[in-house]
Amino acid sequence: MEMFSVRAAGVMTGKALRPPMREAILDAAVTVLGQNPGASLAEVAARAGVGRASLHRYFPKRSDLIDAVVRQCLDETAAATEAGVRGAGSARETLLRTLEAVIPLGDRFHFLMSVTSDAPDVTARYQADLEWLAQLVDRLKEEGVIASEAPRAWVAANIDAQIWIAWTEVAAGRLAPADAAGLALRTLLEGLGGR
Amino acid sequence: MEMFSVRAAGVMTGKALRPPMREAILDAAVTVLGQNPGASLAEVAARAGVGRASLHRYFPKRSDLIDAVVRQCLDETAAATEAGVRGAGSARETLLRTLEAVIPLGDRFHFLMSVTSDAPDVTARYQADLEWLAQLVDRLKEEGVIASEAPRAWVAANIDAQIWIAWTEVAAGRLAPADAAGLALRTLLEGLGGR
DNA sequence: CCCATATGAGACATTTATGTATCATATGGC
DNA sequence: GCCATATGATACATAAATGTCTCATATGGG
Repeated sequence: MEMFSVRAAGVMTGKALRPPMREAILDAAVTVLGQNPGASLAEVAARAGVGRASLHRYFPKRSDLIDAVVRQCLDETAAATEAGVRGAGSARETLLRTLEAVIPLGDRFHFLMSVTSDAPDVTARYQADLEWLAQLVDRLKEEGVIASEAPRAWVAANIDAQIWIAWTEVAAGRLAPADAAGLALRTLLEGLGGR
Repeated sequence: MEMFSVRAAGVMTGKALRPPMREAILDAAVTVLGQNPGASLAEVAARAGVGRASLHRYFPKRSDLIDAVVRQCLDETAAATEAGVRGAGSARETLLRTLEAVIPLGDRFHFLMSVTSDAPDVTARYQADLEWLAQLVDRLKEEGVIASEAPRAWVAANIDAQIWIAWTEVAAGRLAPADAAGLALRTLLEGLGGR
């Protein structure tokens, strides 16, 4: 969970090694508000190991914090996807790389689904992400990877669902992280039928 | 949405034709709290067309309302499943009938996923439902409908996901209700692969 | 028609979360 | 060692939701 928290912290100084406070608060918010969107700011501050007053210095209003977390989750998801997809040839490979990149960010994903932000730039980016996914679906159909009769929204919803399920199973310790994306892709394309 | 709201109301009297107030409050709570678990009781009362004080007469505390809604959702889901499954022969048929029965109750399903109750009887029933589903999965594997290698939790999560997706698509008007269960079953067993 | 009951409206106290301000202290750079 | 800055703790004001109570009224049964 804290795997990526210390990135770029104390790199030159060799000292504190603690992520800047703002980062700590955002990390805590993803976890706490992801599990319970109605949690109080006191809970977030406590989880971050920070005074409630300090939290208000960085995020004067609750909505400021929410918006910042949403933006960061979108950033992280976009960055991971972009990096993972780079150089992918086929649409099928793009899908697999996307699954590999996004499944470990499941808590971000969860947060984005359970919280709503009405900041205009946020909704615009949501739209852009949906559009990107829709185009990927179209490419998958052109390649014959996805049945052309499958409704676009149905396919997109199933991709999201596989991401969610895979992360849940990994987080619960019932699935090895290395197996997650492959299993998700197989389930998506071939289903769970036997024989 | 209000399809089932008037059941058993005014059957003998032929008068009011309005469901008892308690029912109206529970219906409103499913909708309002399902969309926003943090909604105020004033919003629930308003949606139910009822005074806030009256709501408190039926449900003295917020948690009482939550628990009652959860119980009703569990009741409705269980009743629909039971009725739908009755007489089903194969496990595959049981699964299809379950999907047909539960998908229209998607808002109940949604509520159960977005709200937590710590009432002991509720958690016990959750466990029982999970157990029932797990046994169905085992039967499906015995019949060869589901691949025997598929992890039980993975299969169960996918069944839940198909219910959720199907209801969402039906509610959004992108899928005909009559097609929902079939498409969900097909996706679950055969996936979305082309060619 | 009369009465018991249920309801809605409003007032009220209490609680909880939020947002602001102040002050003492620690920390890190100089 | 000194100082600027950031932080934590605390107090405070405000807002919102919750839960309780009272009272007027409507409704339905007798």
